[in-house]
Amino acid sequence: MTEVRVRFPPSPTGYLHIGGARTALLNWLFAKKTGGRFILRIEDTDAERSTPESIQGILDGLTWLGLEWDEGPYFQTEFAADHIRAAERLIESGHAYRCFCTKEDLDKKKEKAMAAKDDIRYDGTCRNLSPEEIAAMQEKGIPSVVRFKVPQQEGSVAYEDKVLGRIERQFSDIEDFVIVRSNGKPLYLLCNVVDDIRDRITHIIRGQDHMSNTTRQVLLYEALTAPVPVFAHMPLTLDLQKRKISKRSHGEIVAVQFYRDQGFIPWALCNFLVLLGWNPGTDQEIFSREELIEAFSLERISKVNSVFNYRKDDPKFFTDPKAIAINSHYLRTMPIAEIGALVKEYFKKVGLWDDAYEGEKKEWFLATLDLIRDRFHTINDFAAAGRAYFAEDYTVEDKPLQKNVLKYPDLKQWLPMLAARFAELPVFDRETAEQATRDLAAELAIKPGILINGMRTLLTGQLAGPGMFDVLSALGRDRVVARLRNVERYFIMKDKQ
RNA sequence: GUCCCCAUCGUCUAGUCAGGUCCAGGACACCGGCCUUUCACGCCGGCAACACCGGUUCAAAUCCGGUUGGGGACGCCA
Repeated sequence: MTEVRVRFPPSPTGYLHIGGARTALLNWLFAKKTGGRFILRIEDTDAERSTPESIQGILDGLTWLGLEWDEGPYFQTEFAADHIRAAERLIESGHAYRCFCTKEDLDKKKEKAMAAKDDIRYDGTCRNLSPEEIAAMQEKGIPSVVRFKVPQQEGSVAYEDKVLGRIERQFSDIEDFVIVRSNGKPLYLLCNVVDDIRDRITHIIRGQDHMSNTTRQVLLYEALTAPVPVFAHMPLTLDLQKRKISKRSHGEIVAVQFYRDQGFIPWALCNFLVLLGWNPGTDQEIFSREELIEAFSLERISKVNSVFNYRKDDPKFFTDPKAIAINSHYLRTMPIAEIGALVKEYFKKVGLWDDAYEGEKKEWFLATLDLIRDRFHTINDFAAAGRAYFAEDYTVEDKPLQKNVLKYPDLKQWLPMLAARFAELPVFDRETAEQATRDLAAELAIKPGILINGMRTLLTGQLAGPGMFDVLSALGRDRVVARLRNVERYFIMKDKQ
């Protein structure tokens, strides 16, 4: 059996978007599953729109996702000679011809056909020019494109799609498509096939938006006497309005980089993406890499387009809720050391990192992450909602401040009293702190909840959080005492307003 | 307009090929309850779908035909 070879061929005209990432992921999975090779090829023949930044963005995106490639990146422009040679071969073998029609003429004809609700395809004007006519035109310096000569007889092209089944298209429904521009540069349809033949690609897994390309490309494979690879067209990802998601109309929300910036766990994003149009046939939805590779098969790719459930300006969900749910799941179930590594990377970026977190404070650091992670959805939350554990410049949110602190002016005295008791404790831990808190509440004849919730607000800035006495021991006596003594400033701030 | 693809809860989907075990299962979201000093986690429960019409059959989400709806492509872009 020949080795499976698949490829991901992005055009570097923007960032890597989640549709592209999903395509890459499925190809990567198939390669892993079959012991094949995953090839990265940058299709940069569109010189005007290709940029180095975009190439780097794609490489970074794939690397971040953990979709390592086995070969490449190859650059399509480096194989221009192959593409031109192939075009010449097709002309020589009678599978293609030069067309001297001008763009203007063609446009005019198309407009007319549109108006008349007629067929808008190329009418074949140059299909049967004699060698003499061609020579004469070329001598006069009239520019020409190269068109593929689609068989004119009755019949059809067909192939067996791994997900869609047999796909067939009549020759008469395909126009003589252009394969080389008038400036001599070959087009995608041809380059792509030539590259796939050279790279010995065995399976082409791509979106259904390529289906009409596929029938034309099958014709190209046959004309170039190359074996036709296996095709698998995956469903598209649409937005709530059922439109194809694109960077142009949806912006950053479809960029892999966005999820990285938001604090997603790379594999969690992959896990979410693979479920858009694929499922294992069981109830399992969370997969380790190994499990997913094991479970994956082309046959279980769905035929139905899926909707990326993202509501713009939804205050509660910044992206598809299921994506967030999957990310949260990983966040609270992954080994804490792995979370620690991700938090480290992020903390370094936002200036919250302390080398002691890998030295004498390592145990504390990981235990604290473990304590607070249940409520979080992304890695970034550790520096936002979880900021009070790692820095002094955390903000106290207004809602809990109103509800738990300002509502009880006596806390101005009570909390410093509590701080004093904490300071005098021989040992400061969960048990002794709780005892001290409850004792004070009893003496003051108030509900412990008033002290507890007031403390929570002041110490963490948050309305919600882990058990209060776990928080106290995580924060440590010094910070607790100092912050509690500072309660007055919040009342002063309030008075000023 | 032409060609191609598709059609199950709000969303992701199982079930369709081999019709009965499906008055349709799971997940997310939502709602309620338990737990909790708070919030979350967790657990328990609830809401919620076979696009429509015909046909085949003892029996159809499943097979066939049509209708409707949605998507994609129709570039000297990739």
